[in-house]
Amino acid sequence: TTEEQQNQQDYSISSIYSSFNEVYGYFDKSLKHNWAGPELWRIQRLKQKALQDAENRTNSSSALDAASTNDTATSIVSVDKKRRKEVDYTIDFSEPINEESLFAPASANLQLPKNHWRTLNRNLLPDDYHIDSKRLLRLFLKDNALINARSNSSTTSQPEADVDPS
Amino acid sequence: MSVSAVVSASQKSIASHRKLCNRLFLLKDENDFLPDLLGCLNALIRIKRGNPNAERVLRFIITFINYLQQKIPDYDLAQPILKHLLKGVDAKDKVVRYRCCQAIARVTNMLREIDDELYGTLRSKLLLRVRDKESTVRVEAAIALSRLQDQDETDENEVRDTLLFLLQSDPSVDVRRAVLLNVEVSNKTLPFILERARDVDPKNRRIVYAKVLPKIGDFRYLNIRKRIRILKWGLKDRDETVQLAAAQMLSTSWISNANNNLLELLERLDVVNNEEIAVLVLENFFKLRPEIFKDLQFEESFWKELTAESSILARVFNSICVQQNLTELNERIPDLVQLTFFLEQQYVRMRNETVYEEVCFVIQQLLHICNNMNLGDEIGRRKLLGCLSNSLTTLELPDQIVKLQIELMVKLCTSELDFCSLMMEVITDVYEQGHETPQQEQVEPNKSSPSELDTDSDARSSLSAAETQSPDVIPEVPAANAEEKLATQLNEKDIKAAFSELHCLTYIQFMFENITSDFNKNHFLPTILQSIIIPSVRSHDAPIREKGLKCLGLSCLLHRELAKENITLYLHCFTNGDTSLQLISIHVICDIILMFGPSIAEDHEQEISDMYLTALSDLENQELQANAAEAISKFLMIVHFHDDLFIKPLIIQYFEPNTFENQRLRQVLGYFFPVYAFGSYENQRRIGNVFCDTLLHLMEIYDSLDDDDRVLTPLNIAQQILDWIDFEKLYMLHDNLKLENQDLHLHIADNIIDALVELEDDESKDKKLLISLLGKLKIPRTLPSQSYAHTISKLETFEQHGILLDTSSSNMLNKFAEAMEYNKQIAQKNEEETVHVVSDTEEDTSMIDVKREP
DNA sequence: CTAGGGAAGCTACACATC
DNA sequence: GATGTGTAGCTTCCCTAG
Repeated sequence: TTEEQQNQQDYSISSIYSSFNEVYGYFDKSLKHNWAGPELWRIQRLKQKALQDAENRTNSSSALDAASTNDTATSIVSVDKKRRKEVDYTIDFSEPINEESLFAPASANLQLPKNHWRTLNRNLLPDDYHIDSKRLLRLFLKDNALINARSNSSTTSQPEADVDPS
Repeated sequence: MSVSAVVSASQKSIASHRKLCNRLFLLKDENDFLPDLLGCLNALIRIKRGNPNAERVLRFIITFINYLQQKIPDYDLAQPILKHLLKGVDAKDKVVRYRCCQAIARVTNMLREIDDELYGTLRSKLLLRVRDKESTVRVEAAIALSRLQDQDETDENEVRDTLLFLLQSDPSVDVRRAVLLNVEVSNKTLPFILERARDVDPKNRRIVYAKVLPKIGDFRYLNIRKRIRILKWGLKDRDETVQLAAAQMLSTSWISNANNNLLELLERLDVVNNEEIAVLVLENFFKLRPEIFKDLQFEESFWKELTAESSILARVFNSICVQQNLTELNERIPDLVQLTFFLEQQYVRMRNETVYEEVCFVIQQLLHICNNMNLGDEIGRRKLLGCLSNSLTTLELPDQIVKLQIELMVKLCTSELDFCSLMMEVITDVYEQGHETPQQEQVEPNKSSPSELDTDSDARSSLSAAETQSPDVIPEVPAANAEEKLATQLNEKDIKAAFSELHCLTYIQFMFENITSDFNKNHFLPTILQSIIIPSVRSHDAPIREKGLKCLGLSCLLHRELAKENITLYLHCFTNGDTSLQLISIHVICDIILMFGPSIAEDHEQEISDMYLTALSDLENQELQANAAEAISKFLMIVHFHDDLFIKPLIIQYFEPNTFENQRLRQVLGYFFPVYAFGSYENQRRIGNVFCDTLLHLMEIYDSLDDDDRVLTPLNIAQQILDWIDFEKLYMLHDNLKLENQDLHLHIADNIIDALVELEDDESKDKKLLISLLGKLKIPRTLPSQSYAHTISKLETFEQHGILLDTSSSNMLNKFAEAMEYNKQIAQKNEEETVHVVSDTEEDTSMIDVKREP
């Protein structure tokens, strides 16, 4: 049986990666606020900033370019902002206002239509089962044993699951 | 200065308001004073939301009304203004409605008296306005309506009930928040308020802890169940700010209502029945009040008079010390020898039945502490080990304690073999206690005491025993209330034996959970298997059989051959057993495959996958379904057992409205899918392969639904799945792998076009949806030109089919075709250039946006 | 000095209007 | 049913309060 175990392919996701904990730590973190099932799922858009950073890192040769364009960009933006900030909020109280039109009754229905009042579970979250990587990497029968997803370089003849020392 | 000039001046700053109040006061007796002021209001109520000047003017007017009331109590300005504003609450312009409601809310606050007629109009108009189609209007109307609350706690109170309705049902978080902050707290409203601690919006949840609950004052107005629930929700919330708010409420308001005494606070939380929450409470409390943590002292007398509260306090103190490496503070906890002594005292105390539950709780806390202690001291270790094994032999302990004790014993023993030998002794003793009979010869052969067995028997022999457990010898499943049957049918002696067997099996279960030895190298294991586990699997008593099957499963995890042999047994249990047996089968087979890899299942692949698929789609049995989903998730994540078979049904169950109530299933899968998909590009492709097929299936389900169940639209579902197979979201440790799966969405486009051809003319909704998806796909510009060409040729053959489309759909289709054509040309150009230039990094990661391309 | 709240800008979607 | 309008929800940026 030892030989068979040795020959067992390592199917674990982590075989692609060097660090197992890092991967699942990442998923635990990134899925922390998206746990309540498909109805309440929000698709997370990749942040434009992160994408740009990544691009800058890959194009290290054009780092200088990027820096200078960034500088000019920010200054332009700030000037723009200042200009736009001068929005005039002044209210004119001198002119009389025609009450007819001001209080003109609505032609259409002003009430929110009935089907909009239908809620999903009274706008409450479901019970939280706190699913995380530990939960899915655990054996059903041995809740203190994490499935030991080793990299395929391992030469030990131990089974895939191992009692977690913690 | 005219009225309008004064009001106009008030918009610039709040600082001037006092002076302007005086100015306006001087004008109060002029003929046109009121009309002028109302004219100003008219100007004000046209100003849209978010204008800071408007906020200042309104504030000024309120200040002035207040000022006037102080100076001349008889001068009633509030009511005329109110009357005027009421003209605008039904206006066509939503800004007018919004401002009027806002102003009404503020003015109503100032009202000293109001004539009945005006009140009636106000009330009925607001009751309508809180159902306005604009959420901004509803917010202000709700605030205004909350000013009309009275102390009336009768069953029928329209104002209160309307507010509570909004609190639960308004689709806008802001409206719910406004009500939450303004509804009067009373016996009638409290349950509705507490419920908001689980509002979908984290801010609303936080407000419950930070703003509303402190209003109640003493937490003892809540019964214990409510206290626990609110703490559990708050302290376990996914949002840190909510957790913090709950912890702050606990460590400021609640503790002061318990005389600033932690133990008193714990007494009010029924810790014996709420251990998990009590631990959380203490951990969070100490996080915010570290000074109290540092000052904790445990005198000699403390340990001699342990209570539920004091023991859990010590346990959490200890665990925090260990977690944070506070070795010095941890010295306040006695050493192992002393702890053993205190533990023994508790075992003695246990005989007093009136305190049994509390003592059990105290023992658990002591065991937790021992488990955290440095076990280096040889004398202490031996003493504790003796104490633990002795109590296991002589006492009937609850399962949680047994579990903790056995876990501790593993750590205390120098080797796993020592541990097994010790457990063997304990189990033998317990077994014999249950099978003592005046005439020993009456003991059935297969129930012989383990001590009499040949302890040298190896795994082979137990295996042969297991082999005899072919499905046909498994007794048929008895009626559900097996325990009752058991009690009536068996005589007292048998009952005693049965209970001791259960007792032993419990020990074996926890023992096996904690060992990893190779079955053949630890001679205790085959002995236990053959003498206790296997007979119990054959038992006619359901509880014994179940426990036996669990223990057999645990044995399988230690022995590959044994596992392989017994897969059929568990398959049989699934087909013929009740839910609890089915669950055991789901668990055991899953663990076996995870442990030894899919190859172990090669003789029964079909039956095993059938079993999991049957369980997964069993809408009548939520627990089974959830466990199957969890097991399959583990298969796909860890060992890739039949991914292509399971992935589609798994997606369908995830989105299927009928599993909405099965939150465990949904949350397991909600975690699983992103991890699976983003975990590797091969997984993403697997999902991609079934995308269209699955989506069409889900669209069919959607069409068959009642309106009430149509929460998730096909578009929404499609977007979620497409998100899983977004190559940019692949988790990559190395950036150079970022190039994987860039063409995945293009393949999806191909599949979508293929699917379009298959659709009938009467499925125009579906066609429309699929085409709209084409525009949402993430297709890079940098793919080889043949890829685009392939898609284009598919589009062309589709057009040849001459399928009827509405204009918007065909527009979208054209746009998509143009974009692909454009991409193809660019790619071709680049490919020609690449012959000369080696690389062009500039456009490597740029995406096309179908809408913007020419 | 940092985090949290608020405003601005953007996008996707729903609704209304013709 | 095509079209424009409006709103919700998101990100990003900025300010301010602790």
